Amino acid sequence: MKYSKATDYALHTMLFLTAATPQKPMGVKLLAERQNVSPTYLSKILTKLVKAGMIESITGVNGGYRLRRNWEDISFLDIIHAIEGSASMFDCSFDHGPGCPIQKVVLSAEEKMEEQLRNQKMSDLVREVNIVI
Amino acid sequence: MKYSKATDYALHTMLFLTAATPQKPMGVKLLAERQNVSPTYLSKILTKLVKAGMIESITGVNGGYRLRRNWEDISFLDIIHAIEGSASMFDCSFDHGPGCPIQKVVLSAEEKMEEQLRNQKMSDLVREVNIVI
DNA sequence: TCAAACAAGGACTTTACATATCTATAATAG
DNA sequence: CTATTATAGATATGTAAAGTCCTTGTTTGA
Repeated sequence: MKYSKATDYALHTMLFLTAATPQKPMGVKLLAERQNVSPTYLSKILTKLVKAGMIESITGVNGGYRLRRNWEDISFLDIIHAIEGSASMFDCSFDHGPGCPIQKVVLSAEEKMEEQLRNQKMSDLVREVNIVI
Repeated sequence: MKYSKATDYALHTMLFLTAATPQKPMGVKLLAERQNVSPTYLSKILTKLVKAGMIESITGVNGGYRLRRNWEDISFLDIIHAIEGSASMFDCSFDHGPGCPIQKVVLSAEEKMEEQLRNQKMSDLVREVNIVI
């Protein structure tokens, strides 16, 4: 039960982009070097963030990735859902009447976690912490 | 990011054992049939619960698995940890100074979830719900 | 106008782990 | 002694994550 490395990369990339907040887009090559991951793999991950509307990509020379206007509202949950999907962590594979009681318990716990992740914006983190990247 | 099927089986087996609370142990064959899983595989899972001290096994004819004395205190978190391990869901694989701010956020969210799972005892669930197994 | 710099995406390989299965061993009741 | 039961090692299978390679298309600036 672990978040994937892709989620790790996505969160860190968003941290970099948010901490930088430049008009000039950052290329995937630079972002990949910082995280010690291959550029092609990272680009696949970032494309998911683009499709989720969190960042935008600029093709061509001096292109790269850049935050969109709504960047201050992006939460941890947004990023995690964009990469991991938003399905529940638990599926009862057994059939006992109307609704599995175990499922209900796990779901309520999951919601507590999501609530925390929804309330934590990446921009707050950048403000709070004296980021050492 | 999903709990494994093994966790599903473990939780349901504990539900069955708790709902039954018999002196007579239940064999793995019966427990496996109810969940439509192979007995040998389920036995490997249940051995983990034995080693975690949640249930005990009785070898030989009329043997099987049975709750231990502390059964009323067993929480969802106990069971999940016995199967999944208790490592964090997130490991920052990047090195930025003392402590990753992302890690901290995810950990705090994880703790909220664990708090819920720790407070929910399997025995409470059996009492609350009119179990239809 | 052309070459270099960039992202997107399809196809593929590799790796890792979950999910089993098979078989042998050991214990116990009757 | 035999049937029944758990334990455990070895091995197979399946599946998803992680990563690579190559092609295509777009844009800038020389």
